[in-house]
Amino acid sequence: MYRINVENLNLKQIANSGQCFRWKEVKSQQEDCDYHFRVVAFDRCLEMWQKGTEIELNCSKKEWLEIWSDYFDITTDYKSIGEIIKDKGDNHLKEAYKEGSGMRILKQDLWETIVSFMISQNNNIKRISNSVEELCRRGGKCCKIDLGDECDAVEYYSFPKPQELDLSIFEDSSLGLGYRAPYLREIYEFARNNPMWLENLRTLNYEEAMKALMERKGIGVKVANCICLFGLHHVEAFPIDTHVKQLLEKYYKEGFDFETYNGIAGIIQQYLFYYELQE
DNA sequence: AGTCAGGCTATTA
DNA sequence: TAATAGCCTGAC
Repeated sequence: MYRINVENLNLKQIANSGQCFRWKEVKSQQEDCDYHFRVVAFDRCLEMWQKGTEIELNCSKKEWLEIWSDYFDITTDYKSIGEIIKDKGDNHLKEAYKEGSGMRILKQDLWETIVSFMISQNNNIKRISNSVEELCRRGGKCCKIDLGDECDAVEYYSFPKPQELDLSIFEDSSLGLGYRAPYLREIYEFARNNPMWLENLRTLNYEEAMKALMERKGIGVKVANCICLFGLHHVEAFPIDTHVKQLLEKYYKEGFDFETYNGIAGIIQQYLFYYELQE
């Protein structure tokens, strides 16, 4: 067990921000707890209990420092971004920030992010999560963790890497991928045959990464932006999905002030997106 | 029944 | 270059 206390970190806001598909809220037995989530990432499973700004984690200090602190983007100063919003932001964004100041851009596994957001196109959260979970169940490694005497052991599946997946699973329709299945099959095959492609992606800047990603079938502007933002941590990326498109038309008819948020537009987008979905 | 859901590809004009 | 049909599928 390890305990952290950081500002601008709210598990519920992150879980409902659309950037992650393998977070699950757990019905907590503990009364003294606001939220309890379980996430599978990096071939691991992490339990998190939040009460106020205190978060308890079922990992060691070492594991927090080596894996999860980076995942939670602990080095980015979200408080100062909040100051920029309070200082120069429009009223709508200020309201959004009030509701979602615990938002963070997770630094998720690149491969998982690519595949997940390819599945997300023209799709809804429930179906996306189901498809991702089924893909992991059928293609990932099975692991068990023991949470202690009072709980049953938790079983979870890792996200299948390019070289460990049997591509024939894309042939039937059991993953619910629909017309996306061929795209997924192709990118799995491509990544397997070009192992340096992923590694090289990490070295590219935002524009270069967008270009490289969109060369793949099934990745357009929106999906590429999501991958840049959530998998490569290019926080200048500003994905425009149907919700963001609608909110831009609703609140920013005269145009959105990208200039002020140059370099951090993706973080701003998350505040707006989350707020829009809370309405 | 039609529409929509965190879009993309391929085809038109 | 810009606009649009068609696409898997399940929920509402």
